[in-house]
Amino acid sequence: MNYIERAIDTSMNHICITNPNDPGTLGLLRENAVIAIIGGFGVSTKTILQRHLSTSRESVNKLVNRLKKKGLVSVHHTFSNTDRGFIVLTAHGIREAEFLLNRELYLRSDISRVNERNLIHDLSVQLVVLELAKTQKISGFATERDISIQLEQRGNDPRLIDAIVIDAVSNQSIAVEMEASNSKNKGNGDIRRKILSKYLQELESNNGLYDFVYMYSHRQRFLTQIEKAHTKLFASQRSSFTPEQQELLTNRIKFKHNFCNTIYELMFNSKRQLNDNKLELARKDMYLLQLKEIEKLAQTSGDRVVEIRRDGFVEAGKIMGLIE
DNA sequence: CCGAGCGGAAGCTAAGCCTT
DNA sequence: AAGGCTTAGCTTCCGCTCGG
Repeated sequence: MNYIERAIDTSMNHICITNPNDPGTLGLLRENAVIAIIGGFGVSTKTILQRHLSTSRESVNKLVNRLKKKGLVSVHHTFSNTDRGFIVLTAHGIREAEFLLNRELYLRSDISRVNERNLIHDLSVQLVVLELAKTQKISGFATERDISIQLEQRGNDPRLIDAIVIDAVSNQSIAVEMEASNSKNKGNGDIRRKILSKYLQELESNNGLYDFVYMYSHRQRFLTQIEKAHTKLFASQRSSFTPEQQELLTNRIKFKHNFCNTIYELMFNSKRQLNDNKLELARKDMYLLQLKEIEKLAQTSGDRVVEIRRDGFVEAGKIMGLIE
């Protein structure tokens, strides 16, 4: 069993927790989940942990402080994310994580390896993977860290993708790609062509790293741009892809539009309030009340204009995270 | 006893506003 | 433009209840 397989095999350990009635047990499960998450990804933030554990900001603050007191994690200040800080494991925490995940992690407690320029990108990937894990869509995952460890620390290995997840139903491997900027869509599409060739190599291979590629972004238009770039590359007279290859790529690359807003809200929206203001809940109640009214109106009147207004209202609620 | 969850109080900081 | 003042928002602390 190679390192990636080992990672996939053990990745879900302690990540998804039940909700026991016993607060003591719950606290312990949460602590272990946090250590396992940071162990797997190398770094995390309160926003991510809060969302994953479905808890309040205060609870997550207490949780992190408790771990800090126990000497398992350390929190560092940064300007490059909405939490204005990130969490890593201490040497003690790394040992604990290796015990929980039952594999060697090759982590270091100093923060020189945390690249702040990539922080939001890496955290966005983490958000996606944990969301998939939490909703039971996947049975295991390997992070970019895990993959680069197996590929002998070659940070720029062309096979490097942001994460690999295993579909819980089909058992197939899926590459997760996070597009945090549209810089790769500029120019003549040469960068996109190289990326497509990279995917193709794995998709065509019998023992490739993955069978599918899921594209994520915080901006819907970035995904649309990539789709357009692909179409253009395929349509080009001197297209370097055969029709079969084009079909394979089109079928195997999926654009995950519906997660854009979540990533944006949690990772990029600096205006987002971090506290657990009850106003938020009151706002949600107000929203749901209005939604009920407008839905009733749309149903009774059958007016197309009211229907459009209702759809817009629903969409706005999704963006604000008030409804699913 | 422990820790979650809740509300309230207080400290701190960044941002905005006003005055000079 | 500089400096001071106010305010909003985030965090921490405290005390409380509740459940195993």
